[in-house]
Amino acid sequence: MKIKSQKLSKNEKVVLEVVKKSTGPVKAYTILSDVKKNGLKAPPQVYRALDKLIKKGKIHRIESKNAYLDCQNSKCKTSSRTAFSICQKCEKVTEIINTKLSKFLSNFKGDAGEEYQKYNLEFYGVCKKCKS
Amino acid sequence: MKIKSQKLSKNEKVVLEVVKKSTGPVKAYTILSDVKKNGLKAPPQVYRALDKLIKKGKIHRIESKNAYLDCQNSKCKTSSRTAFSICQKCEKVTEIINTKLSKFLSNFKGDAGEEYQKYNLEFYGVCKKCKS
DNA sequence: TATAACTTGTTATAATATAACACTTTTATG
DNA sequence: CATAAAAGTGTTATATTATAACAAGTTATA
Repeated sequence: MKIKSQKLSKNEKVVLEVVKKSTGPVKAYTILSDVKKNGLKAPPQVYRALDKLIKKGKIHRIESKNAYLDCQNSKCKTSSRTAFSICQKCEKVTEIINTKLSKFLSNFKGDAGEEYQKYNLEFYGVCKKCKS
Repeated sequence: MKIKSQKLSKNEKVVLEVVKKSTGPVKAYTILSDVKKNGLKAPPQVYRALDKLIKKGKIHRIESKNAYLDCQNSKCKTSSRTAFSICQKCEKVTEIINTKLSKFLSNFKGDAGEEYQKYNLEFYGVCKKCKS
């Protein structure tokens, strides 16, 4: 299986920078207003870059928030198996990197033995900071 | 902890019927065009009903599809812990009801011991039918 | 019955995302 | 190297998904 090039295009780099420097998940249109100073002007430019960055494992999409988050897992080469914790108070999102969890889910099979190549898990709770 | 009434309002019943009779996840605007014959006219009427039905555990939202699915778990009294399998070919979505999985995820704690009250898991693969 | 809580109807608009097409740049390969 | 294929870009317009805001009707119940 050929490994897809991780090289980033100009727009991908620009968009990735914005996602990286953010402290939490960012919305596509927030990114758009931010990258206007880099010459990008229209939604498709941002959405294309986001899609590619996800495929290249650089960022993740938080489905329940329509927002995008820098991948915090240095070993993350793919966007196919993801888990997040989301604070219901402060909205902070953290990528969960836990071997036991990822092993369990990667090995999970349906009742008829179906295997899954991909999963996305979103946990909701109250983070330590908000609890105290 | 008081248990919330599961009684459904008129609009909730109408919307639930549409979701129930569908063979897969349905989109909000698909529901809207369907319920127009019942007198409902505008998106908020549908979205309100959907929100309530989710809270009452009658339906689930498939986040990665912006679509709504009848709850197939007779014992499901809440929408707080959900798992689905999604076929990448035919788009079929099935609710996963698996004790081992739900126990594992319900008991899962973060590295610092954080507990989560709620989760949503979406598995992607190719269903039996599409494989053969 | 008064009143609070919930439900509905309605208009308008916000927020998220993609289609389609013309053009340029990069990459692969004969 | 030439050149064709593939990938990336810019742009306009539009589709899709969802909520705000407000007025009015209904139901539960103190």
